[in-house]
Amino acid sequence: MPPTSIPSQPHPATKRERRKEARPGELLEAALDLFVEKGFAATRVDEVAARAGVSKGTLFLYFPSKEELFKAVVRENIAGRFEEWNAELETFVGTTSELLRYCYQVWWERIGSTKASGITKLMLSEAQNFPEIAQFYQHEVILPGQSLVRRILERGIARGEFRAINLDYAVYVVLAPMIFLMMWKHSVGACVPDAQHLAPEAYIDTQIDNILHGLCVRPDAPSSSPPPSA
Amino acid sequence: MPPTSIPSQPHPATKRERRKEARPGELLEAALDLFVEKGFAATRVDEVAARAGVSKGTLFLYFPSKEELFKAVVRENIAGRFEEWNAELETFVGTTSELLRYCYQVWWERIGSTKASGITKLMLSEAQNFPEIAQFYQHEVILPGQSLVRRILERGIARGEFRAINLDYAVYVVLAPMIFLMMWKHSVGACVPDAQHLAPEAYIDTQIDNILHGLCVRPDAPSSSPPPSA
Amino acid sequence: MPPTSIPSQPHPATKRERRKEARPGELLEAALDLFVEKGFAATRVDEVAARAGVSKGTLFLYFPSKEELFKAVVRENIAGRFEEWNAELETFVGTTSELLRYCYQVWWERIGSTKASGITKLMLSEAQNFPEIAQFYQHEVILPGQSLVRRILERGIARGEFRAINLDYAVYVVLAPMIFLMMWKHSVGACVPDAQHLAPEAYIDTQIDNILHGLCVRPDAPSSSPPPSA
Amino acid sequence: MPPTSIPSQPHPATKRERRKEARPGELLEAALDLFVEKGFAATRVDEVAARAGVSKGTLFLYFPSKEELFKAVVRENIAGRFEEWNAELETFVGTTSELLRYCYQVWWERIGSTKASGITKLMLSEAQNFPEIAQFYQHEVILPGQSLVRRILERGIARGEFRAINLDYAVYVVLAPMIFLMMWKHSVGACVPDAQHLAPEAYIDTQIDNILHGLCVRPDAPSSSPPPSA
DNA sequence: GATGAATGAGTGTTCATTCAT
DNA sequence: TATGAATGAACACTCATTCAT
Repeated sequence: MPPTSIPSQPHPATKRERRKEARPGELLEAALDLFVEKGFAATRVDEVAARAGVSKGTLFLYFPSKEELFKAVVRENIAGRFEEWNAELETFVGTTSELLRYCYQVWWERIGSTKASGITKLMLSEAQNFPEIAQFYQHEVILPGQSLVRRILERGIARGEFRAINLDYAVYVVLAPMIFLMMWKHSVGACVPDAQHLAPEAYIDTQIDNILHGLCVRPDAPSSSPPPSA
Repeated sequence: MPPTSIPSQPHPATKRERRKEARPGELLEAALDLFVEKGFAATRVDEVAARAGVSKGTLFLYFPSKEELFKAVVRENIAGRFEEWNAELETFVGTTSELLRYCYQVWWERIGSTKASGITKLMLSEAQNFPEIAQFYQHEVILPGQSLVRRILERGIARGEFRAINLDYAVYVVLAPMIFLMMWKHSVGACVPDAQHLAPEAYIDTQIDNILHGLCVRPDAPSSSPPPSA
Repeated sequence: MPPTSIPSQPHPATKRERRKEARPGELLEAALDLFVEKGFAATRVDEVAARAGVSKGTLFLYFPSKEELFKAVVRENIAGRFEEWNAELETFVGTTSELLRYCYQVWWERIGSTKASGITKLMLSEAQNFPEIAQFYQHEVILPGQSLVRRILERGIARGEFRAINLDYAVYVVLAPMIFLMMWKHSVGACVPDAQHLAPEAYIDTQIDNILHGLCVRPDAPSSSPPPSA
Repeated sequence: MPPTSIPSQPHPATKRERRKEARPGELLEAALDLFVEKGFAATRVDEVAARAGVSKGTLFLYFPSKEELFKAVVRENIAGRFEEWNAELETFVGTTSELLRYCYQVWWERIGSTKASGITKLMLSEAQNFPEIAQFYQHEVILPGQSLVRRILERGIARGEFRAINLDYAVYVVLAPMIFLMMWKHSVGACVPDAQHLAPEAYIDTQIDNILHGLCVRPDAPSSSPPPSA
């Protein structure tokens, strides 16, 4: 074991100190669960505190209000993964179809299947009541996400793989199915027991296949872009 | 009395009686607006009553509780148009691509662009807190909707127009973009001012084009369904 | 009985209506008692409501916050009696000494001995925590009061009854003993049981005598104003 | 060691020990400031601790509760200077008018103009909520103060300088203006910016002049004590 | 001794719901 | 039937006090 690889812990931290450092994280996690499950208004701060194993007073030691707790939850869980993804995108070798499939898969692994997906549900559900934070979300998540997708599509078009389409709307072709899936998972999908539960992997496969190839057997003529040939 | 000035009133009724009969409807309309705009919790019953032009007490004359009001709002606004639509579907003459396009357009006119679209937003946002009514929604809207879409796809496949795909998931290819649009309109789209506002018609056009034809220029081989020929 | 002397009560008021109209007054009275007795912070709104015979919620129907209740209490109880007093002052016939005695007596009857005196105690005790309302008090009570006293002193000087002294400070000669009395009554005087209770009438008599004549047997030479004659 | 640079420290003590010994005093000083400024309820113990440069926990090491801290503040700051003053009184040479003037001046220097004046404001404001300590104040300050004033007045009467008046009330003639001044300074005077600020020296001069000589030009007949002559 | 993280009882305020009129 | 005054349970938030370190 290399001697320096583990960051020396100057103060090994007493039990109390360790707890203190862990508190905000524990609270944010508890809050994420409950906000996603019940919405902002129906979540009681006592409940968040209890789930984090502390008293109500302690919660307010770390977050000055329920609203700030909410904001912190959103901020915490959308930490810019975009830089990393953009890098992956630049270095990807292969067809753009493969790249898009890869992105869907990676997204599902890192976001869609994790609690982070609940944030999107939360955001869309509560945006009206938190315009300030909706704007934050727009800048930190939506725009970077659209931008990333747009570059993928541009790559496909540039390489002659994809049709030349209006990218302002095409990004939603890629994003809408994922966003829908997150909403669905955390709403109807989570509370209607007899709903034949959507298997996410199959859902994603079907979506990506169709995004790439469409429903038509012989898709010779997308209505809005007439066939190039004579 | 001018002969045409008064819209024919089947039961002429006094103003008071007319109002009385109209009360629940006015309340439901006011409640729909407010629930969609602010969500269940953030909507005050006083506000609903005020917007309907009655007192708070009167509201409780017609609806025993805020929850029941909510349920009534959802029930009232998801009234099955499916019978009518199913009929249209049966009698449609033309390609299934055309049918699908037609459905999107009709849906946008009758649902997507109307207040009814708010109901879907409401439902997805609040489902967890109203499992009973989420189930109702599932039975009254989701399943009939899926069924309708499924029959369209079956028609397309049967006629050799569409690829043979797993219909359990393919229905979401058609539905997800519409549902996403409704969510979007009533959340981020309604409160982030500088968001380049999604033009719904262009959005829908792009989606339907891609549903039908996909992104790929030469979509000879959808990955999951190998080409049938030898 | 003259037919018109009693203002016709158009709506004789149901029991409920009568209560409604009486509510703010009952609440203000209860609040005055408790604020004077315990101070602003130590007074619980439930207690105010209970003493007024209503629930806590009802209190907030009439006053939007505890602070506004406090402000209303102060405003309510210092309603401008100054106009009336100023009028009395103008028409008074007699020496200014008599006028001053009369004022003290009237003040004691109408303010000093009533609950209104508690307001002054309240104001002086809480001024720091309510600068806004302290300013209001300054304008509505202190300045008019000083002005009234000043005119009395001017009258005395003009008629040759009083020494010519700096009125900016002389007003406090007249006011301080009354203000002190109100403070005393509502603090030490109200809670130290064995304090030989200050008899207000005797206190006032002593003060006014001394204000007029001073302690000295032969007050020939107030230090700051040398005797005028040779 | 330079002979004069270090203030003689009876027990030289280390810095820590000195601080330790000084703690309660620093806390009491901080508490005095804050209690006077904001009243008992509006003063936060954290703030007191912070101003004293210690943690909240440390405060509770020295004072078992906020109430006890309050009591200690009052007790500490009303330490009887009466013995010293009584001595001065006994040995004073001069007229009693001069003595009274001297007392006012000394009082202003030692009490009125210092933070100690805040204690009186505090006491009068909070007496009702602290009857126990109000009683203490009565015994330690009020009664000795009255007694001291009474002896001055007795001296004046005995020497034929002052009118023979009921001393039980006459003491207030002397005390009320000073007590008023302390209240005023720490309430309205401290928070109403545009109040023409009472200059204490002029105020005191005016009061003492009037206490001694009264307002009347020819004060031949104080109403309650008929002229001695025939 | 000193700290400051943790507590939880207590408070002001809200709002769905009731009911006398 | 309609009202709106009244309610009180419920909630977010505060802050004096405790106690492990």
